[in-house]
Amino acid sequence: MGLEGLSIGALAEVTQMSKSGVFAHFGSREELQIAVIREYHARFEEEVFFPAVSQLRGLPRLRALFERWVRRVSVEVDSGCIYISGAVEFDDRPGPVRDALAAMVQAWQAALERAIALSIEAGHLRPDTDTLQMLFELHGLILALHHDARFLRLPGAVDRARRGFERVVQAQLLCDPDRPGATSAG
Amino acid sequence: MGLEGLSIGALAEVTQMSKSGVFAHFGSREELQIAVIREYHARFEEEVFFPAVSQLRGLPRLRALFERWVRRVSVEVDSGCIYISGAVEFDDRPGPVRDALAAMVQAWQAALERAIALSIEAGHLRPDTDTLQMLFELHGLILALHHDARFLRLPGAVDRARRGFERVVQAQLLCDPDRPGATSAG
DNA sequence: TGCAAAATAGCACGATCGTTCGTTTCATTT
DNA sequence: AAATGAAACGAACGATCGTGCTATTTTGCA
Repeated sequence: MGLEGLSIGALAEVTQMSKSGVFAHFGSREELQIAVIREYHARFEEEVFFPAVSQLRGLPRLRALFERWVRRVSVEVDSGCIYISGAVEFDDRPGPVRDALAAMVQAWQAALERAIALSIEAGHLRPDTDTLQMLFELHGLILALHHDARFLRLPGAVDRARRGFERVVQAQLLCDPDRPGATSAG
Repeated sequence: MGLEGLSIGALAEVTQMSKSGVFAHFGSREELQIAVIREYHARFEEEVFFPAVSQLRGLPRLRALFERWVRRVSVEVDSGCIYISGAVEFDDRPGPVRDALAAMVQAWQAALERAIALSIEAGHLRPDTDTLQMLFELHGLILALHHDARFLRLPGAVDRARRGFERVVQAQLLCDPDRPGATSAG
């Protein structure tokens, strides 16, 4: 389950602690949820963002970001991406939890947007590429992957996401540093 | 909220009935949830599917399906699409509710798949078009729209979804019956 | 070793949940 | 007029939830 399924009682059982002991650690359920969001954000950074920024800026880095994002979401077939489940749970419930979640999601989207912009600056993507449009479509691929893999349990969703990425990028490709010498415009 | 946020007590308040009166109508909470799913399915068919199948088979029909889908999801900025929220809520919770929800989602996806296949048969899309891949990408656009419009409250998400559709279709276009005479291959 | 402080436990409260049970209302039918 | 059946009600149940209190234990430091 997502953030709403997380209860202090269940957490106390899992950690072999008393309910009030767990409660005292966070002060409230909302703060527990926010702590979980922060922890998830830290792991997401460590597993997806940081390893990818070691790649060359431009298309290689963007590709690494997406590939690690795909792996993270597909690995979470039995753990749940709280960026995605949280967005659904809190899209009509204002408050500090929603704010914290939205801040994390927006930070991640901003990082992706920067990676796309750098791909343009590096000459890998066409200068007239609509950065936010590309971000929107890549995000959609991840959400569809999450849906098909986790809810419908369809095999092959990971490959579909990867092929979608190549299609989105291909349309804006100037030169692909992974296939040196190749150039296209259209 | 989604299906999980629906409570018999709240429904009783809204309908000015007693809790047990509402309960007796459905027999259990799960059956209430399933009834809601069925009702949503019926309205979805009426507002999205049926009006679109009156369009010419092929690209016009596919375009109408997507356009009405977009409008439905974006209109639901304050009502919630239970196909999307339910997928997140029940992706790790087996049972009859999940089964009913999955059946409806799969029926809708099958209808879309048929519309894409008819677009190929009609000669509007390239014969080597990967039907399921296109379905996957169109679904992603809707999910991204739902996310950006509902959770992040970003304006312009509707236009992004529409432009994404045109991009996805354009790549597989043979001839566009909405712009007669135009032909492209690539 | 002793002491202050932090961490944890124990217990209870009020609220809400789905559900059950017995009763009442009321229209239809005999 | 009496009987029947469905529909709705009211009250209560057991469970779970977050939360607030007050002990008790554990820990770290002088």
